[in-house]
Amino acid sequence: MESSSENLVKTLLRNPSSIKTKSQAKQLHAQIVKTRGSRSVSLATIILGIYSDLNLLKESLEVFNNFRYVPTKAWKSVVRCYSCNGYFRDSLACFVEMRGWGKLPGRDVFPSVVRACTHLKELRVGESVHGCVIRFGLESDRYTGNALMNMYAKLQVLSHDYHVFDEIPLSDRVYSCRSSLAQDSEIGILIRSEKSHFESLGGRIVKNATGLDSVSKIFQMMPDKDVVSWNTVIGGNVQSGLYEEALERLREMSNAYLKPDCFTLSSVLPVFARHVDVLKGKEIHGYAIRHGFDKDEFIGSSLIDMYANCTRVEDSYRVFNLLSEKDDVSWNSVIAGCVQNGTFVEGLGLFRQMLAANVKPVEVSFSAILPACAHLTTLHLGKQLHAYIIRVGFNQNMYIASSLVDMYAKSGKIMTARLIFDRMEIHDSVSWTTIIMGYALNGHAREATILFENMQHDKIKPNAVAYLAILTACSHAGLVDEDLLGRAGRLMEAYKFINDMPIKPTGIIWATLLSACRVHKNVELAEKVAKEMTTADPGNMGPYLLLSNMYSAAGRWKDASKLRTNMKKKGMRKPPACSWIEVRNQVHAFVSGDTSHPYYDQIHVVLRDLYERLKQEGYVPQISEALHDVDEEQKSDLLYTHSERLAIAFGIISTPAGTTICIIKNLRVCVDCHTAIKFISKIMGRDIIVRDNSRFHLFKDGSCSCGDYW
DNA sequence: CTAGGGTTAG
Repeated sequence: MESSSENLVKTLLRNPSSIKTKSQAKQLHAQIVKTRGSRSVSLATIILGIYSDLNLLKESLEVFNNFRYVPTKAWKSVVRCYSCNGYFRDSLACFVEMRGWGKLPGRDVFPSVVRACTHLKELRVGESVHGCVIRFGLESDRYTGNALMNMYAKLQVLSHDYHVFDEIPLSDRVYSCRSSLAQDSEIGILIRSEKSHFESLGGRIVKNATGLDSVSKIFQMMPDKDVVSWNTVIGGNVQSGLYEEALERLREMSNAYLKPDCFTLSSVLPVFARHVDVLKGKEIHGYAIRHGFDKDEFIGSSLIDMYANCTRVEDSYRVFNLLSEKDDVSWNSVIAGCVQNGTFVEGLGLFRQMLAANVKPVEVSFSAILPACAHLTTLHLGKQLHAYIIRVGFNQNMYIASSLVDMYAKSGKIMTARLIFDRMEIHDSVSWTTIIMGYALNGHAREATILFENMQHDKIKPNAVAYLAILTACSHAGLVDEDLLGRAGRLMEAYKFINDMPIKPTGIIWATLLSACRVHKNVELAEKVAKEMTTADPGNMGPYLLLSNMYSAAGRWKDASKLRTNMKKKGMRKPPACSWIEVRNQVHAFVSGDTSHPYYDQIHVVLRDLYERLKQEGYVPQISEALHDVDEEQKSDLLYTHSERLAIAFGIISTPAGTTICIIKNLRVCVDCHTAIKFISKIMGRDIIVRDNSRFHLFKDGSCSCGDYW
């Protein structure tokens, strides 16, 4: 008995890779300790190697800590094991200590060390390790080369600011870097000792590096590139936004008779998502199916994202449903896809399903779903999410904080939005723009202007969206002078401002000025701006609709109808007006003229009753803006059935007296409804919030927060 | 040694 188990031990020790499980490894270890004690360094080294190959960190360290004299192979095992378990800092520290003992590193340890540098974003240390690789003549080792390419692809993209230091000599840059690791004295020594080799042999990679130079240099010098090498280069190109280069590498890869695998496909799919090229994306999808890759979670989420980006939400949904294993990324992809395509309710439903499926939401989950709450103004839900975000400590995440600022601003809680903004540790272009737009939507032009200045003091150059935000603020403001001439003057100022902007004005920016022209009834400028807008953004019917409304308002029926005919010729159709209201967590939607709601009869009674009381209060229907040149009776009928009135009437009968009624409308609220709602707020003693597609209106006691500018 | 998902926009 004794001898047969002895034979087995001997066989296993000769062939350690035959051990596949933790319990096998522990059994062998126990057997050795039992029969030969724990004194043998070579046996302990073998055992450590086995533990390390199985990624068993605790067991590896137990063996490692019992050495009085640590052999090279044991050092390497521990460095690898730390790295594989995500303890990158320990892995590097161990590597440095090993070098300090004069142990020689090899191809079996460099990939782990380089990987550790990559994860720690320690480019400087990584470069020193690269120097070490060159010193030991291992630059042609495939695994090491792949790891190095990956490191440069990831870290050099992150550090575009490096060229800022170009005029400083390389040596100073290495010593003065802010890296906490480089300040660690032992790793500092490593850097100093390896730097000279790096410079004399490897060349001045940092200094001359632009983008992926170092990566292609290593790639070209690699004698035997494998699929991983190609995948790394392709992935690096995609992450740097060099899409054409990535596709070119993909072609070269096939020419080299290497078949794209799961990694290749999930790396290139984002290219077609960005290009909105669903045909190419489908080709990849087909290839994935033919090679049995379509069950892969990575490819799945890339496909979901690609289809969603190409506005094919049903297709991304289908891919999602066919996935047998759905991880958090698959869920986040499909949720984000819904939200980005405006199907907010579906997005919320999927978010709930994700929680029900016991998939833990991560940061991305929240930044994906919060815009849905913002657009639907479901503040009660948004607040729940916010509470969770605070509990798990996600509130300093840039994406999440900006989404929260936007959600509160869009829900009319501009003070809360500001509080969150002020508590952010750093601000980027998006968070600045979000808070400026928040003030703009809430009608606080002055604060928006101040923040626009502050943003620039914060060294953030305004982009098109920021300009749009500040123009929105100005166009929504009651800041304009009261006399008509003054108004016209300010509009011309805005026109000049847009033309003088350092960036090319986008369609949306022109649209903002156009809506200001409408507020101030400046038809001449509106015609000019509408023309600019149709060139900047053809296919957008916004300018046609606005201009046509302005013609109608000015009684220029012929011009209005000519424009309408033109639109029809171009195949443009106005989306139906729709308003909705949330009552007891349920959304009730009303389309203009809609009679299908189960409570329509009561709604109609309320509307008729309201109409009478409004008239007594002095309300006169303002029909000048009605779109068509129809007779007066028809016009007032149209106004009577506008979707926002249906929603408000429903709000009145389904919520307790005195509570705020909150309505959302997909189009701009019309002048007559605006007047009527002012009266309704007074008569009914209700605050009424209407968020139209342009801004917020808080109706209170007969007046509106927008000061009648919108 | 290599891969996927997120914030602002009439």
